[in-house]
Parts: sequence; C-alpha cells; structure tokens
Amino acid sequence: MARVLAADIARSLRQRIDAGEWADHGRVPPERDLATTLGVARNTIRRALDVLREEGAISRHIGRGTFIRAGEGQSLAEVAQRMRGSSPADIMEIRLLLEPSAAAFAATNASAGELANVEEAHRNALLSDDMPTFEHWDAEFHHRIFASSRNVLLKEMHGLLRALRSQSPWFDIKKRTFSEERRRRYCAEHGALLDNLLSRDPEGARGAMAEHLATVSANLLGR
Amino acid sequence: MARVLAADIARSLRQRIDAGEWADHGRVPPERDLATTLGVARNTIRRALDVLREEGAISRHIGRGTFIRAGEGQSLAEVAQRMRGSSPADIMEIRLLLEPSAAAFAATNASAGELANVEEAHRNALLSDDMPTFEHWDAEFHHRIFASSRNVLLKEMHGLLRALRSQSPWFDIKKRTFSEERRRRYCAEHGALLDNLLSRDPEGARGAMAEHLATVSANLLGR
DNA sequence: GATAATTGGCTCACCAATGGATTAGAGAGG
DNA sequence: CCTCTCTAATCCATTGGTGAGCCAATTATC
Repeated sequence: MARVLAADIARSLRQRIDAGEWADHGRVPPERDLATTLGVARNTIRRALDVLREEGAISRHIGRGTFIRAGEGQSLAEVAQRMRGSSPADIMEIRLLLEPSAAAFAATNASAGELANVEEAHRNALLSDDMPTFEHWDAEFHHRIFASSRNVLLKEMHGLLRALRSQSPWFDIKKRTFSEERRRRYCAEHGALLDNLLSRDPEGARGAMAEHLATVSANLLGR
Repeated sequence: MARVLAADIARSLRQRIDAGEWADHGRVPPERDLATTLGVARNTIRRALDVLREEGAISRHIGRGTFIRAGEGQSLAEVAQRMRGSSPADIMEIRLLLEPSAAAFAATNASAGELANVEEAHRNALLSDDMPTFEHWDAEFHHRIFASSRNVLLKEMHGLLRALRSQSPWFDIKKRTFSEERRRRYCAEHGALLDNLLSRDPEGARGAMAEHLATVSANLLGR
C-alpha cells in the first residue's frame, strides 16, 4: 500500500473536477459513493476532500452534498447580486473606464437612426424643467450611446450600472448636488459630445465623454 | 434520490418559460398540476417556484395563479440573462477596456499579500501540465489581479465576464486553439505583467496587460 | 348574492441522504 | 516497539423531499 493514498485520491479528484466531469450539476458524488467506487474507506475519501476544500476547490454542506466551487457563486444572477454593495466611487471609476470607449464605439458604429435617438434624449433633457424628468433623459442619453456602440455586452453592462445607480445612496447624492447651473453645464457637455458623435469623430467623442464624466464625478463625489 | 431536485426543477421551469411554453396565457400551471405531471410533491414545486419568484421571473397570487413576469427588463437577473447572448468578440472588447486598468489599479492599490496570491496563481500555471489545470490557474491569475484592484465592482464585473467565458462557445474555442507553445507565451506574458505589479508600476502593468490581451485576442479570434 | 371550486400560503410529522466526528483495530515502515 | 496511514463501524446533525391537512383569497357557478 502506498502511504499517501489520500493525497493520490485528492490529486485524481482535482483533475476530474477540472476536466469538468461533474460540471453539469456542479456536484461531486457523495463520500460514500466515492468510497465504494474507488474501493477505499470513506475516511480516506474524507481526507482527500479535506485537501480539496482547503484549496477552495469544493465546498461541502451537511445534508446537501459536496459542490464544486467554480460556478458556485458564479451564476450571472449571483454576481449581479453581489454588485449591489458597490460604493458610488467604485461605480464612478467603472463609468470612467467604460463610457468614453462606448462613446468612441458609437461614433464609428452607430446608425443614423441610433444617433437620432441619442439626439432626441438630449433635446428632451434640454426641455425638461423638473429634476426627475431631467434625470430620466440624462440617463437615457447615456444609455442610448451605449445602445449605439453595437456591443451587446457593453450595453448590458451599462444597464447594470444604471440599475445600481438607481439604488440607495445615489439618489440622495444626486438630489443633494443638483442645481440649475449644473443642469445647464451637463446639457452643454452633452451637446458637445453629441456633436462629436454626429461628426463621427471617435477620439473627440471619447474626450468629450471623459470630460463630462470628470464634471459629474467632481459634482457627485466632490473631487 | 438527488438532493437538488428543487433546483433542477427551477432550472427546467425557467427554461420552459424562456422558451415561451406558456406565453400565450402568461400563466404557469397551478402548483398541484405541476406536481402531478412532474411526479414530485407539491412542496418541492413550491420551492422551485420560490426560486423563480426571487429572480423576478414569476409572480404568484392566492386564488389566481402563477404568472410570468415579462415586465420592465430592468431587474439584475434579466440583464444578466441578456448578457448570455454576447459574442466572444464583444466579450474580448470589454476585457480590453477593463483589464489593463485593473492591472494598473492593482499595481498601486494591492497589498503585498494580494500580490503574493497573484504570484501563486502564476506559479501554479507554470507548473500545470494538462490543459484544464492550466486554464484554471490562468483564469485565477486574471481574477486575482481584479481582486487586488480594490474596486469591488470591478472585481465582480470580471466575475461576470468569467461566467460568460465559462459558457458555450468559449470552451470549444479555447480547446481548439490551445497549444504548448501558446501556453508558454501566455506564461511569459503573465510573468512580465507580474514584474510590473511587483515593482508597483501602474503604466507598465497596464501596457503589459494590454499586450497580453492582444495576444489572447489574436489567438482566440484570429485577428 | 350565495355557494362551490380553484389556487397559492403555510405547517407538521416522517424518512432518506449526506457530511461530521469518534473510536477501535490492522498493517507497514522505521 | 512506536508511529503513521488506512479500514471499519457507529452515531450525530442538518438538509431536502414526501404526504397530508388546513387557511385565505380569488373566481366560477348557480
């Protein structure tokens, strides 16, 4: 008998997990089954699984079973769920990463109709006179730019950011920092950005968006 | 038998709803009917439906029935659902937007311990000899960089990308394009990136990551 | 309008599956 | 002989599924 049976079994199991043998349900067979099929005592299986759990490869739950950790907290919905805790600063940082590029993509990829939609949102934001209406068309302006980027995932990522922003602290911050002067400033920056889009200038659009977000960030976060 | 019956049923029902099986009446059969046709206890059906309601996929009303909520399309779960359709090219584009900045953030924000974790993933990738194990540590390397960026949302966004990549066409593409030479190339680029992180050079890290992703993109998408 | 049928909400007792833990013993190797 | 690993058996705690029953709200029927 080899003196390190459990380690061997651990290695073998790790390989079978990585190869996706039980990936369909994300669940490893129960200890007792593994013991009989591998012709080994349940104790030994348990020690092998202890190793894998130490490594974080699996998790075990009394009464439920042994589960592969990849894909455990990794379903799209669960990840989205965890995003709820993000701070306004974190969200702003991500916007700075995504939105300028989205604007650049839109400048090159958007159809005339899509740009017309962006323009419509801008016009409505200009005309709106109360804060909620302006907020709505402001958000719509940004979202329609993402929708014009021709990257489905990018658009949906913005949808996610928008969902996050519509929650908890953001609304208060926005309300507190809103003013007529800032609204005019936003509208002016939107207008400049729109001009870059309409003239199909990706780098100009990227710059205009970056500038606009810098303004927003300064207003909301005070820096 | 299977200790995850309710979860399986939830998955199956979600699929049937998405397929439009009951779209005409917007209504799912009563719990008791589902129980008998699926041959399980009503309690189990209820647990499965609880999951779907949590996700916002259905709503239930005493005395009326269980209804499909095709509404708004703004819930996080639904956004996540739409992301499933993203093409590999779209995903790659987003990675190019996020990962170089994540590397730059990590260079400035990471603790020594976090960088040690990144290094560990790199070492394990170097040592792994079969493709699934390498894939695992490769993904882990990238993810630990995001975890070191100190931006929760950024980290979760990468989790989202990873979840998308672990689905459908990606696995085939990776398998088809994998080779020992490419593995060595990836490891070398990871090493260069890691050096920039350890020497706390944000712009160097950003550049190294951008270069690495260019290689990956060329290999996977052929351009 | 009154009554019955339908439908989701809830609880309970019961059982099987499963991981957690302990104990005792058999062999192997120093 | 001592130590270490594996075997074997046993008991525990938790979880999830079953089956049954009753309640509450809604809808159909007369």
